[in-house]
Amino acid sequence: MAAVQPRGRLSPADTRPARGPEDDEGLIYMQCCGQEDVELRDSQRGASVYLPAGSSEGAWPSAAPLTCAGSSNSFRSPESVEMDEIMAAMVLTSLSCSPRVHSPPQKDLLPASSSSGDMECGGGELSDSGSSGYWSWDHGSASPAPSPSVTEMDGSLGQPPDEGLHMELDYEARRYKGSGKGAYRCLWPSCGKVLNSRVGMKRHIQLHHLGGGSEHSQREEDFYYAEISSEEEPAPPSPAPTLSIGPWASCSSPLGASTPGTLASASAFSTPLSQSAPSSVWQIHTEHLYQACAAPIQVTVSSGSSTSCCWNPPSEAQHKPQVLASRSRSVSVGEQWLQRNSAPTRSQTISASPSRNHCTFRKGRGEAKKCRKVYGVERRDQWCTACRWKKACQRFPD
DNA sequence: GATGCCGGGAG
DNA sequence: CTCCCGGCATC
Repeated sequence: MAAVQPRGRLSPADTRPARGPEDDEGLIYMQCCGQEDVELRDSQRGASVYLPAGSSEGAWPSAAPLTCAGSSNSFRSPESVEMDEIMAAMVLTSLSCSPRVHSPPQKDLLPASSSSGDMECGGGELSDSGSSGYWSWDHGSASPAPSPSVTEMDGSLGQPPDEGLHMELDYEARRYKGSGKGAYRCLWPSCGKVLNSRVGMKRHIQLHHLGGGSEHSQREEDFYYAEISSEEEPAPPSPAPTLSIGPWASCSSPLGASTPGTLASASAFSTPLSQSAPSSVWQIHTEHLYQACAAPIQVTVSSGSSTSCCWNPPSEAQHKPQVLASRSRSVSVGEQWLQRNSAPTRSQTISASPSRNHCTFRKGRGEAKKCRKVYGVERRDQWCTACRWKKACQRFPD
């Protein structure tokens, strides 16, 4: 299992240094161009049909690929210039088609928000996009998370404009797979870079997506890439719901979800996440056993039916009594995970305090006798630890 | 009022 | 991390 430790609470200190609004734009620009240039030359030296421009690295600052192509034109053959133009057009098209592609630069360029700390890429950026749930998990923050995934590109899926990107990603993935090495794919939106070393991938994420700051924990980087196993198919274009998408899709939706396509895209990008995310869930399960006895079971079973109430906006929740009735720990755990990993989101899109308003349910008192009842207050030392700490009873779970 | 436990603080 | 408790929801 990947050593993904999803529990790190992201405090404001983890926030990437807010970049200045405009002046820094130039900076990113240039960095990107330089890099782009290198990539271009590399790839053109090696393979003749590699589709480089703006797909792996360049897709994020919106105009970077175009400019890059232009800036280095003088050194290229007419074919490559033409190729660049084609690619530039494709990238432009894809940029205009996929709202979230704009998110990273947006996030980077935004000054630190006063409302919620403007932290995690996951939540923040995706909320910013204003079109869909963050992921994440991101993820937003969460999250973050989680986090944005490459499926969005693979899939925006099925749309012609993204085909080029898709092909390139697959090509890269296949290239690494073919070489018999493990491959790691960057899940950052519109990146999708594939590297064959974990370290390299982490470095890539840190440098290019996390702002290069050393203050980011390794855990955080772990969230932005996924290992491409040898039998793994390249992310399928059709966002068919999988067993594992339940909590991710459902929890992510609320954060931005008001458009019809939201659920689809949420499940779309949750697919690759599910490669790493479930392990996180299990870890939560083991580490917070006393809080999450039922969590993993429900997590893995929920296949799209309304099992989770987490993402239902309050107004919607009242129309789903059965959901409320079945509220359970698993929801809280997923929520906790989200809050810790991706959560601090921009709250404009939803209510002022998402954690409190739409996700926090107090479990009704169960029938099970708890330690307090069984042993009484006078024998408190015989209570389970959780009861002693005024947490959910571990010994007599509901 | 008693109980269960979330959220958060202290160390 | 462990340990504890304020405060809230529920009974």
